[in-house]
Amino acid sequence: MDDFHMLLPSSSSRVSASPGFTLNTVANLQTQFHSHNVNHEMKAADHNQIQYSDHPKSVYDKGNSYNSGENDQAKPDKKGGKKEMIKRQRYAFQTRSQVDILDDGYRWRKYGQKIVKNSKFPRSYYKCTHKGCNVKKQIQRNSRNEEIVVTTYEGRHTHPTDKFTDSFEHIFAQIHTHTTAL
DNA sequence: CGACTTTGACCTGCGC
DNA sequence: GCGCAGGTCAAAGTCG
Repeated sequence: MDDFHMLLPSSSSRVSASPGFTLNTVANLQTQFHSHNVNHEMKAADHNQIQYSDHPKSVYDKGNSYNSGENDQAKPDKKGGKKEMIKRQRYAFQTRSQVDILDDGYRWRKYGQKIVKNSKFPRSYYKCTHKGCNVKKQIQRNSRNEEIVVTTYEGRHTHPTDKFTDSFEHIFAQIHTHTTAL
């Protein structure tokens, strides 16, 4: 485990989790996910790094105007020039894992896959299948380091996990499992 | 048969 | 205006 980065949305700092990756870091991340009170936007730049942007208009807002109305949190007002967008809650982190999809306790339905420029791996798009929950996530493998998977969550779950009460310990368990196997 | 995945088409924003 | 890139839709296929 020598190249694991975890990015916490509560500040602009990037936490490098290796080799000093601790359970404290995981607890920190869990806190962020469970509290759902962070409004920073995150941008995966160069499909290798993830940065934060405090600008309300970021690359992540581009596609929202095409939504079919179910996810209107950040949808710009088509008719009326309401340019101020509500900041969406985004959480992204990189994991070093051989599996693309971490089992975070929620059920996801894949709704798209795209080849991304300058990346040899496709980006997959998932929605939470829980009724009324509009959380999405994107999963993409790092083209420069195939062992790294970048997962970006968008929105907040309106329901508890289906399987786990402490989903991120489970994630960590998977990360640990796969990284130690390297 | 319902839930999920696949994949081509479509839409939008942006840069030139 | 045009083309590109990213994001989403939705029909068809697959699976349990």
